[in-house]
Amino acid sequence: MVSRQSVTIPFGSFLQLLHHPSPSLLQAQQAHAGLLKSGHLPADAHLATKLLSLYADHLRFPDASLLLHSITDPDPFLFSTLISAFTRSRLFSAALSLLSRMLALGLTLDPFVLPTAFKACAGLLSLPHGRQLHSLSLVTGHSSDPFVQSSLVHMYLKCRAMVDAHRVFDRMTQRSVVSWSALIAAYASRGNVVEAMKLFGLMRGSGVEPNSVTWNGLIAGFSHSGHSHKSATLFQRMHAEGFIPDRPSVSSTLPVVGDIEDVAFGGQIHGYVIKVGLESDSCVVSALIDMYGKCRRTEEMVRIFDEVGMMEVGSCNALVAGLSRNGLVNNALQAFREFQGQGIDLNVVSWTSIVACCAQNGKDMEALELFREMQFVGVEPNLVTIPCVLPACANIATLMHGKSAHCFSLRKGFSEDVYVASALVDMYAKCGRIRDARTIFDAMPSRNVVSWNAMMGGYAMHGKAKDVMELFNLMQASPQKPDFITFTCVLSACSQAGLTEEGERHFYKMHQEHGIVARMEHYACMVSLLGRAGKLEEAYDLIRGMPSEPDACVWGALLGSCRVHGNVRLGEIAAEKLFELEPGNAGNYVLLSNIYAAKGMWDGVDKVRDIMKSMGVRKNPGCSWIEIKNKVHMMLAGDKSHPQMNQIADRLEKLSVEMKRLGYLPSTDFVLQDVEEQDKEQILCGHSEKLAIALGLINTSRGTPLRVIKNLRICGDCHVAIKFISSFERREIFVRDTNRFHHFKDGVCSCGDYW
DNA sequence: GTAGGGTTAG
Repeated sequence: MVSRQSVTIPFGSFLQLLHHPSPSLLQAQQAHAGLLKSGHLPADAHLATKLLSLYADHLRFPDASLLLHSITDPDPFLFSTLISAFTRSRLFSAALSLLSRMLALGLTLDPFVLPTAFKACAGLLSLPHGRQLHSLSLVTGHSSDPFVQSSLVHMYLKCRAMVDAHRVFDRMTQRSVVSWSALIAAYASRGNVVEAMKLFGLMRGSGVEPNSVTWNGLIAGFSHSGHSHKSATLFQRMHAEGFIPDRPSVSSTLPVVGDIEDVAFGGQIHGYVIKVGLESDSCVVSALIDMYGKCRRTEEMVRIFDEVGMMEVGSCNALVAGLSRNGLVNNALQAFREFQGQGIDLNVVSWTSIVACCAQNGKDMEALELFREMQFVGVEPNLVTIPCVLPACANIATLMHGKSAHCFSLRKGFSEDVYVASALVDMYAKCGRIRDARTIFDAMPSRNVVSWNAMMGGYAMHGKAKDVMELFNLMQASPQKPDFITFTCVLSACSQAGLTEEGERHFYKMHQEHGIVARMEHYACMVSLLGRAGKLEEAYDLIRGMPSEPDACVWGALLGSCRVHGNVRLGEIAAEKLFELEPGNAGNYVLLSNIYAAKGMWDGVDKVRDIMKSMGVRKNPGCSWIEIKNKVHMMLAGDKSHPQMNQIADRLEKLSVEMKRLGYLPSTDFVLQDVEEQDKEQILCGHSEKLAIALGLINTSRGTPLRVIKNLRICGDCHVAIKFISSFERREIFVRDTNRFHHFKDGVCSCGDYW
C-alpha cells in the first residue's frame, strides 16, 4: 500500500504546475496544498500572488480571499490582483471592501489599482465611494495619471454626475481617445445628438483620431436613446470612412435597423457579418434574430436560429421575443418549454419575455402562472418583469396578484421606477382602486406620458370626467407633452360628461396645436360626444368626412347614440356597417334590437334575431334577450291593462324556451334567482368595464375607453359579473355605464344618473 | 494587476 508521504511532489513540480500556461483548478489546488506543507506559503509573496491570480482566473474567489487573509504581510500588488479580478467578474462590492481592507492595513495605493476601483464604483453607481476615491487619488498624487483621469471621467458619467465629469475632463492636460469616447458615448446615450456630434468634431479637431470604440459609443448611445436613424447612419458613415465595424458595431446597429424596419439594410449587415466571420458571435446572432423578428421576417429569423443559435440563451430569448412580436404566441410558448426541456439556463430576460408575450396577447392567466413559476424555479423578477406582469393582473382584475407585485416592488426598491409605477397606477385603476392609483401617481418622482395616460385613463374608465380634465390641465402645465392616447382620454371624458363644446375644441387643438393626426378612436369619441348631445346628424356628417374608412368603434359609437335617442334610420345604417365589420359580435345585433324594441317595432326585433341566427352568432346573447325582456317589462309595468300585454308575455315565453333549447348561457333562472324583485331593475341598469373584463366579455384593456364603453353597453350580464366579483371577496366597487353609475358594496348594488 | 463600445424582456 502506498503511503501519503510517498506521493509528495517535490517543490520544483509545484512551480512547474504554477507556471504551466493554463493550469487547471485541480493543479492550482495541488500546488497550494504542497506549498503550504513545504512551508513556502504563506511567506513567499511571489508564489502567493501567482496562486491567487490562478484562483481568480478560475473564479474561486473564496479560495483567493482565504489565501490573501492567510498571508501575514501581503503586498499591495496582491490586493490589486484580486481587486482587479473581482471587478472583471462584476463583484464590485467585494472589490471595494478589499480596497478598504487594503487601506486599513496602511498599504499604499499604486496608480494601477485606482482605475479598477473607479470602475467598481461606476458598476455600483456609487457616487459617494467614487468621490472618496477621487479625494484619495488627489492625496496620493495619482490624479494626473491618464488612466486614473479617464476612469474618473467614466465613473462620474456612469453615476450621472455630468458636472463633475466635465470638471475632470476640462482640467485634463492630455485628453486621451478613451476619455473623449466616454464623454461622447454619455451624451449619445442621453439622446443629446447635437452635443455628442459637437464633441466628436472637437475631438477630431484636437488631433485625436476616433477608434472603433468611439464610433460604437455613438452608435450604441443613439440606439439606446431612440435615435434609430442617426444610429444607422453612423454605422454607414463609419464604414465609409474606412473603419472596420466590429462585433459591438454590428450588435448595436442591428436592433435599430429592426426598429426602422429597414430589412434591406439589415440584409446588407447580415452579408457583412458572414463576410467577416461574425456569424457565430452570440450577441451578433441574437441581434440578427431580433432584427428579422422586428422586420416580420419570421422564416429568416427561425432559419438563423436553427443554424447557429440553439444552445445560447441570448438567441433563445431573441427568438421567443420575435415569435411573440409577430403574434405567434403558441410557438413562443412551445419554444420556451423546449428550451426548458433542453436544460438551457433560462435567465430573467427569458422569463420576462414569455410573461410579456402572454400578457400582451390576451393570455393573462398564463402570464400570472409563468410569473409564479419563474420565482418557483429561483429566477427573481426584476425592474422589467413587474411592468410586464401588472397588465395581466389589471386585465383580469385580480387585485390580490397586483398587490403582491406591488409589495414585491416596494421590497426591491422598484416602486419608484417610472415604468413600474405607471403600471401600478394602471393596475389599481383597472381593479377599481382609483384612489390608490392616484396615491401612487402623486408619489411618483418622475412621470412620463404613460404615467399621465394611465391615471387619466383610470379616471375616464371610472366615469370621473372632471378628474380627467383636472389632470389634463395639470399635465399641460408640466413639461410632459400629451400624445394621442392622452387625447383619447380627454375626448372620452368630455363625451361622458357631456362637455360637447370643450370636446370639440380639444379635437381641433389636438391637430392644430399638437400636430397629432386624429385616429379612429378620436373620431369614435367625437361621434359619441355629438351623439350624446343629440347631434346625430352632425355625428354622421363627421363620419362621412373621415379621411379613411371608419372602423367598428366609430360605427359602434353611432349605433350606441342612436339607441339612446331612438334614431332608427341612422341606427340601421350604423348596424348594417357593423354587421359587415363584426359579423360575430352579438352586441351589435342586440343594440339594434333594443332600438326597435324601444319603439315597439317587433318585426324589426324578429328580423335582427333571424339575421343573428343565420350568422350563427351565439356569444352571450341569452342575457341580451333578457335585457330586452326586462326593458319591455319596465315599459309596460305601469300599465297592466296594456292591450299588447298578453301578446308580449307569449313572446317572452317562447323566447325563453328557445334560449334554453339553444343552450344559451347564462340562463334567466340562474342570473335572477337570488335577486329581489325591486333590485332587478337596478341591476339591469348598467354594466361595468371591470365586471365585463372579469367575465372575459372584453378581451383586452388596451382598447380605447370608448371602445370599452361601447362594449359595456352591449356586453350583457352584470348579474353574473356581480356573483363573480363577490367570489373575489371584493368589498366595494364603483363602476359606470354610459350614463349611469353603479355602486356595489357588501353585496348590495345601487345605481343613479350622472347628471 | 489599470480607463472607453455590444444582443435579447417594459
